[in-house]
Amino acid sequence: MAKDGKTPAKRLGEQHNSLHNLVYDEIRSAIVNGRLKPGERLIEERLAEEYGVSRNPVREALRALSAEGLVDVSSRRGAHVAHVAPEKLQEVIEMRALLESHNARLAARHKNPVVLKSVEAILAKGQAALSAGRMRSLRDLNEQFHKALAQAGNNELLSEMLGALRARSALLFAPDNPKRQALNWDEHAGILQAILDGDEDMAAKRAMAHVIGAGEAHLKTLRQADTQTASSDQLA
Amino acid sequence: MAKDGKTPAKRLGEQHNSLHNLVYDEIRSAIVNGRLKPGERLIEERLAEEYGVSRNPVREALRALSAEGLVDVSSRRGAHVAHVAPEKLQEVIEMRALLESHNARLAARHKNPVVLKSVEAILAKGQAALSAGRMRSLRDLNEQFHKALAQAGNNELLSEMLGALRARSALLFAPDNPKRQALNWDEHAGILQAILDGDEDMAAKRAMAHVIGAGEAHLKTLRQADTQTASSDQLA
DNA sequence: GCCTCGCATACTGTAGACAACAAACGAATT
DNA sequence: AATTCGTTTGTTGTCTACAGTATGCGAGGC
Repeated sequence: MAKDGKTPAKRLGEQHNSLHNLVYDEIRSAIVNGRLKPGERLIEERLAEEYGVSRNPVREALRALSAEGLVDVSSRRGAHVAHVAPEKLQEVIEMRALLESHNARLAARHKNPVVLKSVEAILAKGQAALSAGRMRSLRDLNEQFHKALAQAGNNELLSEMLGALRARSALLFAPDNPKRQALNWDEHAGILQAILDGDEDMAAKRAMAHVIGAGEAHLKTLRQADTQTASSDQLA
Repeated sequence: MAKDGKTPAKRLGEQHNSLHNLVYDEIRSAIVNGRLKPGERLIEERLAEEYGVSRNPVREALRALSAEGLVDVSSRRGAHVAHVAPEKLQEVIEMRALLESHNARLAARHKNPVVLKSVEAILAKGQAALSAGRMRSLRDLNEQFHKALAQAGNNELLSEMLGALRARSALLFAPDNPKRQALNWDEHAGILQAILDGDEDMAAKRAMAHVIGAGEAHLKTLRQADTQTASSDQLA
C-alpha cells in the first residue's frame, strides 16, 4: 500500500469523491487546458446535462471555481470563464514572477533530493517531447514541471498559491511558438541547475527572468495580433 | 450618485445580493472576527436555521469558503473552520511578509495621494483608539489599515491575494497584548512614512519586519501557552 | 471489563420542483 | 426607422424531499 514508507495511499473513501468535486475538477481542467475559453458562457443546466448530474453539484463547483477566480459569476445573470483583461496581464506576470522567484530560492535552500529527482525526470521528458516535436504534450509537462518545482520549495501555502496562480494564467503561458517553447525549457534547465547548485540568488533570478520573459513574449503576441487586426480593418 | 466622478455607486440589482453570497459574507466575517473559532464544526442544517434559509445557500457558501482555505470540508463528514496547524504558522508569516513587503514597495512607487490620504486617516483613528484604550476596535482598524495599504499598491491581484491571506491569518495577527498593539501601530506609522517618502526599499523592509515581528510575537505566545499547560498538567 | 454488533440519530449529497429574474423577440406606436 | 411594450423563452436561486453515510449508543457475548 504505502508508496514511500511515509504517506499511505488513498483509502477507498478518500478516492470516492463527491460529484460536486468531480464536476469541479472537470471544469477546472477544461479551463486550464483551453477547452473552455476565457469569457465563455457556463450554463448550469447544460453542464449538468453534459456530466449527467443534477444542477446542484454544478452550482457548488461553480462557487468554488468562482472563489478561486477561474470563473466570474454575476448574480442572477450567470457564469463565464474568467477573462483576464489585457490591462491586468502585467499584474499576473508580476505576481507570478514574485512567487516563482521566492519558490526557487526556497528550493535551492532545501535541496530535497527526492523531489529534485522528479523535477529532473520531468525536465528530461519535456526536452524529449520538444526534440520529437510533440508540442501537444508540452503544456501538460510544463504544468508538471512547475508543480514539482513548487513542491521543492517546501512551503505548502506558497505551493497552493502558485497552483491557483498557474490555473488562472495557464493560457497566458502556453505559447504556440516553437522557438518560445524551446527557450522555456532551456530556462527550466537553468533554474533547476541553480537549485541543484544551492545557489539561492541565481535560482531566484532565473525563475523571475523566466516568468517575465514568457509573459512579455505573450504580451508581444497580443500586441502583434492587435496590429494585424487594425491593418485588416483598414483594408476592409 | 457618483462619489468620485469615476466609480458609480452600486445599482439596486448589485446591492440586492443572493442569499448564498449573504451567507458567505456572514460566515467569513464570523471566522475573521473570531466568533467562529479555528477547528469549530460547521453544521449545514444549523447554519441554515440560524440564518433562516434553506441548506443550499449554506452549502454554496461553504464551497466558496473552502476554496479560499477558510473552511475545511471533508466529503461526507462535514465542515470545520480551518485550523492552521502550528507547524504551518511559519509559512503563513513568511508568505504574508513577502506579499506585504512587495505591496509596500509598490505603494511607495505609486504614491497615490488620494489613497494615502485615507491610509493616513485610518492610522490616526488607530492611534486615537490606542490612546483611549479602545482595544476592541483595533482589530477592525487594523484590517482597514492593511486593506487601504493594499489599495495603495495599485495591483488588484496582489490586493486580492493579500485580502485572502489576511482572512486566513486574522486571528494570528490580532494580539490581546497592549504592548504589542502599540508596537504594531508604531510600525504602521513607520511603513506609511517610508511610503510617503517614496523610499521603496525602506517601505518594503519595514513592512516585512512588521509582519515578521507580529508573527514571531504570536508564535512566542503560543509557546508560552504550551509551557503553562505543561506545568498545569504536572500539578494535577 | 472489553469488544462487537445492530439500531437509532444526525448529517451530507443529490435530484427535482417551483418561483423569480433576465434576455430575446415580435408587434404596436410614434 | 426607431422606440416601447408585452410575451415568450431561457436561466438562476432557493426550497423540499429522499437516499446514502457517519457517528453514537446500548445490548449482548466473550
